[in-house]
Amino acid sequence: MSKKQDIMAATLDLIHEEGLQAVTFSKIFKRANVGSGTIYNYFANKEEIVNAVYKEARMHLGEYLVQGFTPEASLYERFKRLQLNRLQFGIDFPKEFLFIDSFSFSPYISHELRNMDDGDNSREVVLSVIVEGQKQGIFREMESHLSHQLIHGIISSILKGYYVQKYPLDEIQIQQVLESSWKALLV
Amino acid sequence: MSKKQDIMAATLDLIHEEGLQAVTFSKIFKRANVGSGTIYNYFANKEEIVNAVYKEARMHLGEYLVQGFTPEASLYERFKRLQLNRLQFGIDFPKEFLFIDSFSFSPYISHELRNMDDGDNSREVVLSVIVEGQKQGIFREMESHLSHQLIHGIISSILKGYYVQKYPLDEIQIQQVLESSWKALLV
Amino acid sequence: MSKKQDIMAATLDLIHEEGLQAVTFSKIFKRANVGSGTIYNYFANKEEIVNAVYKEARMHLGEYLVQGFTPEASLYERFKRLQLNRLQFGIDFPKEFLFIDSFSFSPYISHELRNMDDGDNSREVVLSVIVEGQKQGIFREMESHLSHQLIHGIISSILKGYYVQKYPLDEIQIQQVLESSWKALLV
Amino acid sequence: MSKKQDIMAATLDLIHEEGLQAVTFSKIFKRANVGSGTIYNYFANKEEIVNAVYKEARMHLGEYLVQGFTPEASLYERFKRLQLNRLQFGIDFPKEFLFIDSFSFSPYISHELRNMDDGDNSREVVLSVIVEGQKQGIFREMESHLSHQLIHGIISSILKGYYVQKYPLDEIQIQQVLESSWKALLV
DNA sequence: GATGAATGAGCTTTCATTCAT
DNA sequence: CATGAATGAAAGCTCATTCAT
Repeated sequence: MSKKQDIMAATLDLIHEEGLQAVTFSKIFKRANVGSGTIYNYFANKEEIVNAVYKEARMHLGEYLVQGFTPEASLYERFKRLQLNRLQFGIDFPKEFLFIDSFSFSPYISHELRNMDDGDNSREVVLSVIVEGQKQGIFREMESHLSHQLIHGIISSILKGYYVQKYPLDEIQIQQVLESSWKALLV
Repeated sequence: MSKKQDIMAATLDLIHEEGLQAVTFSKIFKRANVGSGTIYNYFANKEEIVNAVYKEARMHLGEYLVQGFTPEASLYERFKRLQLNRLQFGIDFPKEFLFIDSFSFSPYISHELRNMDDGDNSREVVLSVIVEGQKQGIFREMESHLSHQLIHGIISSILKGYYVQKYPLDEIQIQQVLESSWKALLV
Repeated sequence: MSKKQDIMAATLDLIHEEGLQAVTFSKIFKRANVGSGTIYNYFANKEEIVNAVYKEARMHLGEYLVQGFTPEASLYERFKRLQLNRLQFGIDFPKEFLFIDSFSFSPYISHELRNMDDGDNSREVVLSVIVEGQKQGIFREMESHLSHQLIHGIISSILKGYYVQKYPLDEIQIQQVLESSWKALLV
Repeated sequence: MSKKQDIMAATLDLIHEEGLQAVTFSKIFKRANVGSGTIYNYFANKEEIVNAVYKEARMHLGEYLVQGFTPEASLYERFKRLQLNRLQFGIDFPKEFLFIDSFSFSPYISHELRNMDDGDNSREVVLSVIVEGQKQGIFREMESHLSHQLIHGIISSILKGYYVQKYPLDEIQIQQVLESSWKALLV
């Protein structure tokens, strides 16, 4: 792994463990096993590192969200695939997920970055499924961003409860969550 | 207002505007209009201030959640009251709400504080409504904490989208959100 | 005891326990059980307190040194009386003694205060004994201040060893020390 | 000279000039011509600097004390050599000497450090000379630490008087002092 | 006189950043 | 490229001093 990758990985780890406000350069380069000067070969300052980590995490999430998504599948199948992918990403990559979640509404992340297109155009995919469901009279008529935010919020919230071990997230709970989020949109 | 209140209010404002990592003592006592030493008459260090602000916000939320809640009302009425109160709190007190939301899963907040009882026993009230609905066969059988987290997450997420002006939150959207969160729990 | 006495006693205690550099006003008025403002009714600043404590200790020592001194006694008796008094003062008032010893050569004590006349003119008494002994051919001819410093130093040093419990100071050791200091001056 | 040495030298100078309680980091790094952060590359806090300076001074003294000491010389010669070395050290290195003297009985210096072995085993050398003299019936029977403290105290005290210019310390006075300290131990 | 909350100058300490190696 | 000793601006914090009560 390159030094740059080492630095970014160390940064993500530290943010996860101690929170951004506690992450110092000193901690980063100790954890990453690089000299203090080395960081400046790759990043001009701390904000740049955090933004780069954020960008990478968003790319990763974007790719993950549309995995196994087939436009030919039924609306229900496509909806559940998207929700499952998001949930599975959170289960498999808790550090990335929490980091994205916390910083998406933080003043620390630049505006452009917050509104970046995911690696794949996953947001559009989700929105189009919602709009299609509404057109078919299956989903209630609502501002599509409201619907999007709603089902996204269910997944986020469930994951956070899982992270602090309020409950397990096995196959059965996962199906319940997916089903609930589907129901939440129905007319 | 007492100096202590001034300090806590200034801290909450600054966290909201710039994020915790950007809040310095210098900014706090300038904003609060107190001498630098004054802070140490009330708080031993920055962490103590933040914890105190968190505690106060949680108390405020706790009281707010059970406002107008009448055990005699129908399950539907009681459910909607609780969800509406949470949503309304977020609309009326965005700084408090966002602060609680961000820090509830942050390493910065001590474990005991995270699990503190709200001023009122609001959490138990919500859980009991969920359990009652399940007993009556209205709500799907699920781990009650999962259900709780789910409907809580819907409100949080909707509020965050509202804060960044993805959509308005007028009477009509509010009713849609409440309805969706009710649907999400149905069998 | 008056507030002023309380403050001075607390200061001496604290200097003895922690050293001057660790003594703060806060510690002084907590120990003395007075309000922080009260100190300023008696002393303009910390240096004044320390100087006052020093002065008082020197007065105390001065009185003690000439106790039981009778000009009619033999040279040997008078010499031993003076040396014994100094030693006994150190044994009975370790805090005062150590404080005087440390600060007599410290930049903290003002020059006039260092050279103050003791309450009684004890220094002159000691010097006159030395000069008399030299005139009688009993003591070696030496600069009298050198002799004075020499026998004073023996007592100081012995006391410091005693304070850190290198050895006991009972009647037998005391007599040995007095005898040694007498011998040190002989021709 | 290394930065570390610069810092320690500046600290010793400042303690000598103004006393420990007046020594601030700001003064140290101005005097030592280093950046404020540099100090923390070598010492965790001020106490560590002072302890390091103390240790170094003690090592220096320890080496100095046994210079030119030859076990084959007569008891008298050996005794005078040790006393002369101590006196000469004080004359040549007044800052080191005074610092050691003040702090050897101060609460600021850690217990282990106070009882450290000097660079050379100078303390044992002095004690063995004392014990040998007592065995030969030349020195009076006394607790050896008492004797040690006594002759050590003579030198210290004489030096302090010299530092404040009570008297000169030329060859003649030096011989008188050495002779006196020898006499002080005789039967 | 006595008090102690409030103050801010000045201290200690941290940490992002530089630069010679 | 990689390093880490050195830096100093800015942060956290202490504490002598003031002043309204």
